[in-house]
Amino acid sequence: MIATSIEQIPKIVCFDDSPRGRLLLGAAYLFYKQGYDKTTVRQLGEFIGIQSGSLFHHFKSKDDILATVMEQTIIYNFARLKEAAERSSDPEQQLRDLIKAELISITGDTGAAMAVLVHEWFALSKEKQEYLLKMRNEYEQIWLDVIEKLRAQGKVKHDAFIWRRLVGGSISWSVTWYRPEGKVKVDELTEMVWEMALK
Amino acid sequence: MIATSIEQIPKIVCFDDSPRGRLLLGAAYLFYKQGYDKTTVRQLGEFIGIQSGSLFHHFKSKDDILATVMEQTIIYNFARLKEAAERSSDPEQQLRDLIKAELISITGDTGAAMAVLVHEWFALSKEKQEYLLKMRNEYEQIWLDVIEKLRAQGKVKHDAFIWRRLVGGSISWSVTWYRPEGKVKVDELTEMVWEMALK
Amino acid sequence: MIATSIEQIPKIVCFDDSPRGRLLLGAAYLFYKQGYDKTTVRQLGEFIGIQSGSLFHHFKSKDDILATVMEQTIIYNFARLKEAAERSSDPEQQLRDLIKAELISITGDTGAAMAVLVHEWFALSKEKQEYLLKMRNEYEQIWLDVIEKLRAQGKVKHDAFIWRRLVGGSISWSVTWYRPEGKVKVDELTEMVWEMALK
Amino acid sequence: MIATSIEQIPKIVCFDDSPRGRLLLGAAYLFYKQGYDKTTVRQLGEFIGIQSGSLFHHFKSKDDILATVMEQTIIYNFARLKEAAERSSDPEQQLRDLIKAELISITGDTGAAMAVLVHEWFALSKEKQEYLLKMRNEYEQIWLDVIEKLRAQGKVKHDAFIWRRLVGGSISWSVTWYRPEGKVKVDELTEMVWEMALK
DNA sequence: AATGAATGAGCTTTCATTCAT
DNA sequence: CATGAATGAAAGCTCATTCAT
Repeated sequence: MIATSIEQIPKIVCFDDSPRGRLLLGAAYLFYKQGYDKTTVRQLGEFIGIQSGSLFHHFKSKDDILATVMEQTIIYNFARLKEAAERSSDPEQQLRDLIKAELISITGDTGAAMAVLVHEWFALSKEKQEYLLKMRNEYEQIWLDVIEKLRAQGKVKHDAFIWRRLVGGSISWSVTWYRPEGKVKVDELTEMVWEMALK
Repeated sequence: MIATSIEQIPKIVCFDDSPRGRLLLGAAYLFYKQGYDKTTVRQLGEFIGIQSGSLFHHFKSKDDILATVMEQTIIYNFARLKEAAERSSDPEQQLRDLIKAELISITGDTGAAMAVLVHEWFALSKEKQEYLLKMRNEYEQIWLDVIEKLRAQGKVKHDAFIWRRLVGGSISWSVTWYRPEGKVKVDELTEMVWEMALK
Repeated sequence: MIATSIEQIPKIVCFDDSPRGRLLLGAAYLFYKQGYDKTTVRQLGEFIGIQSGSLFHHFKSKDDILATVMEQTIIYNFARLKEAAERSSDPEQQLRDLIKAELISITGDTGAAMAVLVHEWFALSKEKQEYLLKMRNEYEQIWLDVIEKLRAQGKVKHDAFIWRRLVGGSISWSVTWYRPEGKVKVDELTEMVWEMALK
Repeated sequence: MIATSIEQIPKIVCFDDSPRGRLLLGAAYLFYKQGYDKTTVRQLGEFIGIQSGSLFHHFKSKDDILATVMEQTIIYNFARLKEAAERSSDPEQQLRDLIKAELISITGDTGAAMAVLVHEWFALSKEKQEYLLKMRNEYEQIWLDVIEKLRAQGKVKHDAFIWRRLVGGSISWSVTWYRPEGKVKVDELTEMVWEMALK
């Protein structure tokens, strides 16, 4: 582990500066660095500077904390994706904007939270999974709408769903290897993914 | 959960029919379905039909079981990849074979074990990670060798490492959505990935 | 549980309509329905419509609430028993009146509070037990005085203390089975107990 | 509290000498002396000389321990009551034997366990209550059969169910006051209850 | 090899109580 | 008087691991 207290870690834009927001920020960080199961509520309390018992004033259970981290992450990145889709009306440019937006979600400020969303999905209770899945579907719909336009123009030949999975895989996988401080910039990566997807 | 005993689940080719192999098979299945942390040694014992205490005659620790599942999976799929690479000397065809081999690893007979390899990597102790990482690197080297040949021919323009990550992401991500019993066959998927990667 | 707020439950005559009285009424109800240990101060606060922290402006501790419920119940039913004893000077009739008074305490308006007195006695701190035991003894003395008169007349043969225990057991036990809305009325039950005790 | 370890307390005939039986014996004692809620699993472990975690090898939950104490107590005392009922064919004598048997259950070797059965009934989960209630009904049936015979002979005038409740109350209540080492012997008490019930 | 009881540290969660506002 | 966030001790329970048999 690197940081030992919440002061030392970068803010995540999804979470505000309230006690509750700080709690979620700390949770996202620890779940990201150590995994959900390996992070104890005692550790989390210590990390953000309260007693472990006090966590349960803000959230009903540990599972509830995880779900809220994920929920806020989805909400925020849904808004970001939507905004990206509306920035242009040319589907090729829209696609480029979606790719970049999603890469930023994963490699940028919300990266830790997105990693948690990906890695800890199965740690979530079944009911919470179902609820978040609905939000996830709205998110995916933005992608599918753009892809269908590209297909109508003959620029995408394959099944939209599968095509999205392949491109999404490339992007999501970056969570496992991309380092923002490395030599490859997000714009370059965006270009690479865009070329692969469309050429 | 679906199966309640080891008789009901498909064999995985990595694991032989010895008591030890059955144990690994059961572990791979349960770790896949429930996650490593959520699977207790007692459950595992029950699943394969022995007392939980007896597991420790075969393996030093639960972590050791996970590491062995992963190790055998890597060894087996390394051999499969190597064989695929040697099937042709044309880099384009080699690439196609590698893609297909890796898709089979993930979606076919070793799918559950590969999913464990991907999802439970961080559940593994640091030392074991290091050890398996070396094997992983040998595996990756097969890919990189082929990509470098394609680059020499001008068919790949970008950095080999990053290019491999993007293609690998598309393939690995299929663990989250591909169903062998669905309508898309591995050969079609291979073709889609291959086109995306090379055109 | 049946009621979810204090408005829905029958008043108990021991407790007045002040905030404090309402608190005791709610406590008696919840302690009766759920038991003392299973009732949390948060539940109690919610039930009577204040924050749990505010309870401690009225009572020093949860134990103190229980003790006060019991104390007021004893005081009230002591007065009722005394009044019953003074209604006649014939010991046989006095006995009948005592039996009826005690049955009313247990099955009537103070039933819930009496049930708490019986069932949660051991939940009470030792010091409070001691204090209430003194009041209990005064209550018992009323019974013993009447019984001694009956013994002097030869109508009771056995040891007064034990005889009272047996009769008291019959009466107290009604807390476990008697339902006021059932077909047996208190007067009939009084008669049955009286006959058993004296014939 | 009096005893601090299981060696110092009297055996209860319901529970054998296995680890499991010792556990139940200790539980009965502590639940009796302190109440179920106030007895912690750690205390119980210490009392019988094992780690608190080890309790859960023998029983699924604390609730399960309580239920088992009660179940074995009911089974044992059911057998005792049955035997008592079969000792004579004269209903008056049968009644005397039932009274004595029940008094022995409550004041004798199984006294602590019977007290738990009475006092902690509501601490039990609803499902377990239901299950034990069925056994309780069989027990009560033995009483009702004898009472009906007495009614047929004109020796009991009132409703059998209520009559049993009154007599049962006298007997059960002895749990709150009777001390075997006191000057009143069970035979005397039996006679007193019998007279009260039948004369 | 296998058993199964026992360990003991550690887990999440509960909850009466406090106290600054 | 009331609030409600925070406390902190303690609760029931879990579980990988050990070991005498």
